[in-house]
Formats: sequence, C-alpha cells, structure tokens
Amino acid sequence: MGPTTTTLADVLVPWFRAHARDLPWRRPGTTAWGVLVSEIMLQQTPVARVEEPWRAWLERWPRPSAMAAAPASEVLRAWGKLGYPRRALRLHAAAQAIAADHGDVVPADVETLESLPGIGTYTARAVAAFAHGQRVPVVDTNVRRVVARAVLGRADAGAAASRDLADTEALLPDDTADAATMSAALMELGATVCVARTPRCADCPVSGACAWQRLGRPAGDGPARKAQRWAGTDRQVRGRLLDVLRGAPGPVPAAALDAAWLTDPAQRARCLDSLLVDGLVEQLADGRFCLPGEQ
DNA sequence: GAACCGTGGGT
DNA sequence: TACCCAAGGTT
Repeated sequence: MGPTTTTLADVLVPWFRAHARDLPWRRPGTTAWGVLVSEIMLQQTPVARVEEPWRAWLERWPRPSAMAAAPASEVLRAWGKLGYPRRALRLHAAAQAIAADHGDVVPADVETLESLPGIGTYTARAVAAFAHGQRVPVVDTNVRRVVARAVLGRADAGAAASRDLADTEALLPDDTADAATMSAALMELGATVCVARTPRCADCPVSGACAWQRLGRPAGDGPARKAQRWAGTDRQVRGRLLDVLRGAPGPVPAAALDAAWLTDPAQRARCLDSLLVDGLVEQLADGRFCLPGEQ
C-alpha cells in the first residue's frame, strides 16, 4: 500500500451530502417504482418540469400494477406535455411486464432491467444504484461531461461510447453505499456546477483536481452536437396531432386532426400514420381517431 | 454511428 | 432572435 491519496469521491461524496438538491424522488421512503418513474420522466426533460407530474403519478399509480391496469390513453394524458410520449407508452408497457412477470417488484438486476421497454444502459444502472443500492456505474450526459473535464481534461464529452462505463466505474469508491452516492454526486455536479454552456468553476469543489482546469480550460472541437431543428419538423406535427387527442374527452373526427396542421396536408397524413404505427394513436371502425385503449 | 423522437426554458 | 440544451432509448 502506498501513501493514501485524496480521490474525487473523497471530495464529491461529502459535497453531495451537503449540497444536493432536495428532489422529491430522493426523499427517504421513495420506492423503486418511484425511482424508475423519475428516471423515465427525466430522459431528456429538465428536472423542473418533472417534479409536479412525478408527484401526481406516484399518488395515482403507487405501484406498477396500478398503472398497468390503466388504459394507455390515461397514461398519455397524465404524461401531458413532458415530451417524447413514446416514453410514457414504454413505461406503461414496463409496468405491465413488472406486474405480470416480476411480482409487481421493480427488478434490481441490470440485465433484467435492460430487458424492459424504455430502459436502456443509463436507466437500468440508475435504478440498480439509486433504488437498490448496487455498486454499478451510472453514466448520463452530466457524468460524461464531468469525467471529460475533470479526468480527461477536455472541454466537452464526445459522443457516448462503451468506454464511458469503465471510465466511470474507476471513480467509484469500494463501499457500495458510497458508490451510489458518488454516482449521484457526479450527476449533481454536472447538473448544477459543471454545466454545459457556462461552467461555474469558481464554485466547483473539485476544481483543484480538475484536469481541464489544470490545462487552462482549452476550448473544444466546435459544436459537439448537431443543431436541433424544430419548426416544420415531423416532431412538431406529431406533437400538434397528439395535443388535439390529449385535449379531447374521447375519439375525434379526422377533420379535427386535419385542422391541427394546415400547412402541409401530406406531411400531416404521414405523421398521423407514423403515430398509428407507434401505437400512440388508434383509429376506430367509424373512422374517428383516439388515444390508444380509449373507447 | 447517426437519425429520429417533444417540449420549453435559458442566454 | 436564434440557438443551445435537457437524468436517453430505439432503430
């Protein structure tokens, strides 16, 4: 054994205990189901927009079996405008699988979690670590950015790679409980201090050990991400169509959807078809359209 | 690996 | 105003 050295975890774990935001899904007593719901809602959606819907969901559907019993239409309405509604559909399907195949208990095993709809590399490990206390690396966009800067000395994380898991696993303390806290701390640092656009290095607990800082904060290689377009995209049109159906009490005539996008009828038709393919919309025998399972 | 999938707040 | 970005997953 050589001389003991201060690790990133030695600094970040205490920092997290002192500075962590009081988010509802972090409170004692939160179930694994509650953690899973929060993780799905937080996929590409900011924390501030998730807090209220999360509370409402857990009150209405406190267990997977409760949500599994609800029609998909109600799940989509409760999802509201959180975005990417396929996430809601997959969460509904995951709840049905958990209720039917796992005794209404959210699995703790990463592989089993990954086999559920809508649960990928990140979410499976987040649930394993934050809900079940396992010592597994949890790598999201925040963690990749913190590791890129503090450890690798780069301005930004590149594209996600399989290597990310090993890079992060190396930072976890041996103690299982501390490892989960470290993962939460890395995410918290990336979300509140080591942010993408204008990092607050003056307030950073690890700036003294940061490789990017040591190198003089070199600039990145330009835009790491492609600009997201929005106006006129299929995503916008699909959003408009679904918004009509969410706002209606039941099935609507085709004309109601036509009115939602007059700019380009061909695009509107194509988007409606893709929503049908995705299972986000259904058509009744009488020609009207509705949310799935509604009738 | 890249494109696609919503929505809205921050700068 | 435009553009950036957000606790990703699936194809």
